[in-house]
Amino acid sequence: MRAEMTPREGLRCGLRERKKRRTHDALIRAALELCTQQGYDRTTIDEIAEAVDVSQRTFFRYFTTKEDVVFAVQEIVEARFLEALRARPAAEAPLEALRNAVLLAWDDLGQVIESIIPVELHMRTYQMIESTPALVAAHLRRSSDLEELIATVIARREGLDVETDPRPRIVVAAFSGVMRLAGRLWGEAGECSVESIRATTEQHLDGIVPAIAGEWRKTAP
Amino acid sequence: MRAEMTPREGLRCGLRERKKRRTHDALIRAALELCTQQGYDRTTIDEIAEAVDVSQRTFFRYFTTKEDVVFAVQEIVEARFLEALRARPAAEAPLEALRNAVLLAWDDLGQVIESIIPVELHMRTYQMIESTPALVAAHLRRSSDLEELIATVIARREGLDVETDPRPRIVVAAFSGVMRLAGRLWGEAGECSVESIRATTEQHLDGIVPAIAGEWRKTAP
DNA sequence: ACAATAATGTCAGCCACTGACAGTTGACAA
DNA sequence: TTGTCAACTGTCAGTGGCTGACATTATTGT
Repeated sequence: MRAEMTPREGLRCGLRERKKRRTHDALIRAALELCTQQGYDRTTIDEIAEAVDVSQRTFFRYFTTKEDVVFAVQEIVEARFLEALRARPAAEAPLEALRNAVLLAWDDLGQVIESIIPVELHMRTYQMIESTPALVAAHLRRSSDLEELIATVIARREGLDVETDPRPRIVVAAFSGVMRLAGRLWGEAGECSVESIRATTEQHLDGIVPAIAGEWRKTAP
Repeated sequence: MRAEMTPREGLRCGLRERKKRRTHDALIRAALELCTQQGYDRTTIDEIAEAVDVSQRTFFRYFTTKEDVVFAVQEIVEARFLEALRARPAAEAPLEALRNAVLLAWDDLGQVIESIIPVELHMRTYQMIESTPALVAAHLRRSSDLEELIATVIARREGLDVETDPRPRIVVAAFSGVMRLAGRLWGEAGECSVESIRATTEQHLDGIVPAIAGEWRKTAP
């Protein structure tokens, strides 16, 4: 069995593949439903496995850790964002390209998510992550890995080498930090819609340049 | 027993306090020594406890998790940095104050660390953290908590409210991301001295403004 | 229908971590 | 000095995440 199901490959092929994908998605749904309802720590793998009627061992053949299943959907979102970023015209400045890619990715994302779980469940998951220390840690580590990829893309756009020029990583670090901040504030606000997270994101991204420039007292917030 | 030993309080008082602090520090030393030598994952709590000749249960009365003991020294470093930041003159712009506080903190840090463990061991610990996924995650989460504190300090400097004005958090997010980047690159470089990490930090911090401004092709890196 | 192969279940076991209870040791007053 | 109280420690039993090994069942290509 190959656990890599990343590029939604399950479409073609035989019964075995379809069955595999079915339990895979069922595990995600069960896990998110249980965790968002009763809390991540108070949900055991045995419960999740039992809900899908497989053994605990089988769960661990699909997801290497308990955290993994929580981020399975995020993974798809991230892939979308990377695509959008690579498609940005070379004329845009790095930070500008990042900004536009995020906002575009948020737009037609609902479709993709809905094929696996209800969007509403995904939003609740996002909020659960931000309020669970263990998941915050995991989320940050994943973001950090993603940053590395983004930095490479940015470097290529500008014709630079990531290893020798620190600037691609620097913008990405700043960008990424702000993205996380926006996500966290959105989670705390309780407002659960896709529009609201888009708006919060946009607002914060547009605050980067003036905030860094440091002329805080000249202009109103 | 109170596990909070944060403000190095052990100086005064009786035998009991001294004994407590002795095993506390001994556990740190043993843990770091063992983990840096044979790897974090391949080191068990039982080994650490046995090296200090206490029970496993006692270990968990001093440190709530295995990760905690690894970051015990970092905690002191962070407290130092916060002090330095609060002492910065109000005339400095936010990012400028952050920059100067970090560089100052690095200077007279050796003294403080040495009272607990050899500085060289602390440096090796730093590198171990960056090369151990579980610890990277923990480190990121801790940094994220620290960011919140820093943002509050910055907001007070500028006479703003952290909850309504996103700008303090935005600079801090950018600053923090860059700090981590510098730390990671330093770890990968293999160079273990305090000077080299100070230099790397300085270089990257000074890169923030131009990188965000986006005029990459006008000036040489 | 029949191998070859892949997915699953079962079982035993490691390790981080916790609660409960009992034993030990330092602090402090009589 | 001694006895009492409180703090610290050890032991033990148990939970939950996670893994390796091996047997069992299910699909696939022939």
